[in-house]
Amino acid sequence: MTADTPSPSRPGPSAGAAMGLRERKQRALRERVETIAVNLVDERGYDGVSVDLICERAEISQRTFFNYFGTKEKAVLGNEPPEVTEEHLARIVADDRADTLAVLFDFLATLDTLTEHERSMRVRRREVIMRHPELMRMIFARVDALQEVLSAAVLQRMLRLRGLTEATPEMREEARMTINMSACILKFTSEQWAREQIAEGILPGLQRARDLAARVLGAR
Amino acid sequence: MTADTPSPSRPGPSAGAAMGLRERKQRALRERVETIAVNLVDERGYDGVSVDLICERAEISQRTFFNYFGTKEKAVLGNEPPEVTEEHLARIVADDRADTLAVLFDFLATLDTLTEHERSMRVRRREVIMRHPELMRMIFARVDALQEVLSAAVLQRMLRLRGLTEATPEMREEARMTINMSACILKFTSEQWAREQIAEGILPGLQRARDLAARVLGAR
DNA sequence: TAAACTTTTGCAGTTACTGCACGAATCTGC
DNA sequence: GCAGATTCGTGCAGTAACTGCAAAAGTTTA
Repeated sequence: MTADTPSPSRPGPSAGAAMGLRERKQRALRERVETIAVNLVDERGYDGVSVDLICERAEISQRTFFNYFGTKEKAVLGNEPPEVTEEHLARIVADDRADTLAVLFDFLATLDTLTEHERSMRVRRREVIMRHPELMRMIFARVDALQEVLSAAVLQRMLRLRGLTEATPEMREEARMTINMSACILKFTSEQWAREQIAEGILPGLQRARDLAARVLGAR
Repeated sequence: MTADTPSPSRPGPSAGAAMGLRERKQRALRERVETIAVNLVDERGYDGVSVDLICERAEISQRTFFNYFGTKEKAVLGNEPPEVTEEHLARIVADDRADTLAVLFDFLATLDTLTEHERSMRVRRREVIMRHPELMRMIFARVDALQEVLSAAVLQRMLRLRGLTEATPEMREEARMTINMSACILKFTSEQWAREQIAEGILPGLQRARDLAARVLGAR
């Protein structure tokens, strides 16, 4: 699966109690570098910060940087969209509600839950992303990458709900449009979120955006 | 405005009759390089082709390549989205139809008209893009870049149609959602277009996609 | 044809990123 | 608490996209 994590094979955020010295050090380093990276980008913009500079500040070798993050972007933006797991997908497929979009919105709202460090970083990141449109662009590119996996899940869901085994072309089309619309609405809402500083969770925003979208589409 | 055109300052596609040797040569070179680039990418994929290779095949220096295209991407994909001109925007603002989405669809369908060379390249490009999802991604990234300009135009249009001078926050929101939706539908339709090989123009596809989108959004 | 102007090119440099291999740290079983 | 097995961090060398600069070659103009 070409695991993202370069060399440090961290065992997921599930780390409860005692973890070895090795892992503790790695986490510390990772957090330190991410913090430095985000702060630098806030000061100088994404292109104004080189990997070399980050490494210098963090006192690590460039090679280590790439072992940890793989790309500059990941160091700055984090490894999100937090890998969509099989479990996530299964939950989408298993949900019994008729309103697929609502199911997807719940899923999107869930994506938000991560490590301790991530939780605090996320606030900071949102600020920084808000101030730097370049970063916003990158975020959206990531959401796009999810579409394939998700539309497969939605299709399966449709099959299950209708008690069918084989998908018609129309169903495939509908599945794709469904995730297309959710991605679109998510995008709109995040933009909104960045523009104004909104405190509430993302779900109400998604629902409002959905209504607006329906209105816009319907207005012939 | 940081004109894209690197050194050859071509005077637009409006070239009617006699143009100097210089310009003729430049056009020829440009076309030759684009053709070579697209064909190579078709054979080996985007990442499988280096700028150096293209230059070697085209018998030009790397420096010249970058003078012409600025980026590898532009050589392969062309300089589209064909710069949205003031005129384009003005036409959107001036359109009297109430259905903004329809106006935008017409605009999108129009974007398709370009130079002679472009016209024949476009067919070839579409084939190649169809076979290479990486390229599709890049195309979408470009569409996203247009959003800001377009939503400003839509907002102006709304103001005009309603005989107002000042925009309310709600109107801004609506304008953004409107272009957001058209981009989304365009994206869906192009994907569709690439997936199946569709001969007809893009407009009917857009309209069909719109209906599907409305259906998906409404299904609570 | 010569002067004026543009284009092409070579060259050196920057930045992101990769593979390899060696020494150092950590972890394991004893 | 020590030795051996892993796993990490790092330096080094290399690739690929792209940029600036200034000389060389081409085109246009008078």
